[in-house]
Amino acid sequence: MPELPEVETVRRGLQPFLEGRQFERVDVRRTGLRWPFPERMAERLTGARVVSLARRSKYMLAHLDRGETLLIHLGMSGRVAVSDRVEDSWSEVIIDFQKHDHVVFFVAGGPFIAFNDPRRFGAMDLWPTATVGAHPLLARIGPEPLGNGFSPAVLAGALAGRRSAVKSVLLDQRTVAGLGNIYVCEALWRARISPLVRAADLDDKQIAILAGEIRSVLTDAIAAGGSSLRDYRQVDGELGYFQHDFAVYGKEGAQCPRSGCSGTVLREVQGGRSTFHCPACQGGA
DNA sequence: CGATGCCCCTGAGAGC
DNA sequence: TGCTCTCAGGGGCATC
Repeated sequence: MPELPEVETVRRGLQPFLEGRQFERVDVRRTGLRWPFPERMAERLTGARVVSLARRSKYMLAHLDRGETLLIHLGMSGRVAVSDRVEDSWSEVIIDFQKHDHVVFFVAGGPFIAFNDPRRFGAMDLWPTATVGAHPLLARIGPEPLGNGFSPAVLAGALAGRRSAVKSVLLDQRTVAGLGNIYVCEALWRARISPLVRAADLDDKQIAILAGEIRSVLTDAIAAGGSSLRDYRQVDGELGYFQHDFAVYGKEGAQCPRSGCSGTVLREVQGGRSTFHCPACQGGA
């Protein structure tokens, strides 16, 4: 579900409720999601204060005052909701949990925050803050596309020698952090590059355009609060609205929205996942 | 090493 | 109404 813009929107929504605040109580309602939760997770979180809430790729990182960082990944269907209800103390309060609420964080003097994930592809872990970048799930991830470490030259280096289709290479998190199926399709459309072309066959000019369009589509999507297709909501329950600005994703059979282009959006399968593109203005393989 | 499927899981929607 | 089938914002892992 959530790609970089959705995770960033959730992070921004949670930040005022978490930073500087303490977990008074944490209910861990199953033993794990994609993987088992870390040992004694509830105990290690209870009483901890969140120093800052950061993001790396599609992971949220809650840096705690105990030298540990809580990693949260939303998987495909993960959602985070902040309660309307606020209590001075949550210790005795009985909550009406929703189906698939797996972990619920109760903020001292604040709301509770429920992590809900029907498909359970999400994940949480605790790791020493000092070495969190070396966490096995983070260590091999590529540069943040909205950060200073990303540029046409960096992208060119990551694409060089890759014989797979550029669509597949961009989905590989080692190339660029945080892209998923939607924003890869949209960035390639904006850059007028076919998803089917080999990554290594792009020239420097195309790569420079692609790098810029990756940044622009992510920036636009964050400004719109992300894309809501099925599960995704902002933390206050509001929908994102970038799905209304999709050019090609989910638009099979529609006319290409590019001005002057009369092509039709095609869907095809690459690596087991749907790819949407306009062969008229993006070209073929 | 790189590329390709499989698989984890629930739910929504289409078709019969 | 209810069954069966397909598909879904991810990504690790086995296999070739």
